[in-house]
Amino acid sequence: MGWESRLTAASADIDLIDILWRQDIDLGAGREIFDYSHRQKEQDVDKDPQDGAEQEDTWSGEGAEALARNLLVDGETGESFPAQFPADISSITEAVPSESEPPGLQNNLLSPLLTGTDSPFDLEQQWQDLMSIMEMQAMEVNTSANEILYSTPPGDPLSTNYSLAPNTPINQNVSLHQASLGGCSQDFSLFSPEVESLPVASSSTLLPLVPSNSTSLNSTFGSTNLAGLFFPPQLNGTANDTAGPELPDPLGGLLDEAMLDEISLMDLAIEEGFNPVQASQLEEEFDSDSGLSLDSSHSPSSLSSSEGSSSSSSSSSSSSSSSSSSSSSSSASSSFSEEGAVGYSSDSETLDLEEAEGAVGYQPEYSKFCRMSYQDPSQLSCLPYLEHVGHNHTYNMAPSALDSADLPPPSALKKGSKEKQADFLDKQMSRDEHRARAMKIPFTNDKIINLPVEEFNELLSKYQLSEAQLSLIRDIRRRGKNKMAAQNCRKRKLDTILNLERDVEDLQRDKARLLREKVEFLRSLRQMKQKVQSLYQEVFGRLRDENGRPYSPSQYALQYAGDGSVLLIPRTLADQQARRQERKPKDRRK
DNA sequence: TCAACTTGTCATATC
DNA sequence: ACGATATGACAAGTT
Repeated sequence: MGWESRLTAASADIDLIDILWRQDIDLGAGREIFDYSHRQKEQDVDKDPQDGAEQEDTWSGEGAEALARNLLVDGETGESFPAQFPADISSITEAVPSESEPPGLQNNLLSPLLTGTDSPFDLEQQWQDLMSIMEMQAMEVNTSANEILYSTPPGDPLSTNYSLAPNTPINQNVSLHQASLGGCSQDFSLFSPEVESLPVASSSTLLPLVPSNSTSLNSTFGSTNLAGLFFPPQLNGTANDTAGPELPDPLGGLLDEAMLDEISLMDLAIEEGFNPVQASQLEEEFDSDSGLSLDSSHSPSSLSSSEGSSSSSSSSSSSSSSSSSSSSSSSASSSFSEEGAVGYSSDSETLDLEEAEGAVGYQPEYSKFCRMSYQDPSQLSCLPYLEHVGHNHTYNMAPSALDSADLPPPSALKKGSKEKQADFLDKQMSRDEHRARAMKIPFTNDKIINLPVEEFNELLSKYQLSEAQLSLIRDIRRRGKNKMAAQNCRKRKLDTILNLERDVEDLQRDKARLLREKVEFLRSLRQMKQKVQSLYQEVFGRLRDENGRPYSPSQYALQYAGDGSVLLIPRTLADQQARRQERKPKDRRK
């Protein structure tokens, strides 16, 4: 019947799932984009044609290499995760389906039987969502699983146990009206504890019913037909003739084993696949925030605030990124370590454990930033040992002088060294600084850039400046501010990327957790289905026709009525209903 | 030599 | 309207 088509649909579904998995994997890739190359040597070359000066800054960010290493480590961590994912995925997709229930066991069909009988079965409804995803997968895998489970070596009791024992005559003439639950129906509760606790030995007297055809199971069970669970619609005549030992017990054992194997497989796959995730679960405890919210929003605000406050002080402490800028201010010395001094406070606050451990590619940014600040002579204060230069209003030269002085031993200084220093200072200066000096601007670029508007205008009013000078000053201010803005903007962008990356990891972690939960649900579901199966067999096996003979499972099936009662109906009718009910969910899916 | 990366700058948009 | 800031795009320099 729909066996093949359903199988096809199942494989299509599995393909779809695999594709989705791969997409997730892809999300984790591309980490290398965060692997910024780190320069050991920082240079600031000014090739302004006007000045022709060229400066080289040999100062390198402290620990830049170490930071770079950390970044790589972090990057590797990120890469390893997705890299391991694919293998796990395949194993998961394989394991999960095999773990799932037999094809015929559709959850929605269990309900009628279970309704009002056993509260634990109410969970069925909650599982449906989860199960729906795996349904198709389960069908396919279960087919094979059932083949394994039910196809037993010749002579094996299981192979023939779904039919009545050969010595059990089948009354073909039993009508639905004649059929009844008999005496047992009076005091027999499908799910009464007594029944559940029935000793296995007692089941030997019951009909050993095991489906040999998984497809039929699927279709029949879908119709709230109990028999469909365990009886194929069309029973093999020969099979009917063969005697079968009691099924429930051996079958249950097989199911349990298979189930546990599948589950353990899946668990293993999950654990392996999400190993990095689990490793970071400790971090998860600290990271209550899902990280879904990008912190970029707060960063700009902090930037503006810091800039605004900083500017109040006369020169330097202007914090803007450079805060450090305050080469002229004594207080600026601390700015290097204080990232907050930077206009863009990045998200040091949001850095989680991994970043706190210094494994994040974020820190290189700090060094880079310092370097950037250093490139701007006005921001030399990021170097604590240059702090004393702060009040030197010829700051353009001071840092370089200091820096150059550090290079050779003081005793080695000769007459020519001063010239060399001057050259070096020139090289240290930015283009705008050279221009400012060429135009004889009477104040520092730092002030030009970092003073608030009011103070800036006040400063301009104190001097008699030509149009060219004023224009240059305005350009310097504009460029200086924009430079810092660009630096902050880039940091923000990087933060956003890192946050997104973290979000992806969080989502992958959630995904792994949900998969684990699903495995647990499937495990419980299978156990319950086993119970239902054994109960069905018990009930059916106790039924007797008017002649006191048991009913043939090939001819009759139990079916639940809407009111919770159980009816014995001809199998043909049960199959029809099963088919009818099977179409409904399919249509719904479309 | 070339590609990738960094940084400063400009133009423009947004606040 | 103006100034400050944000950001995309580009160019030049660096690795």
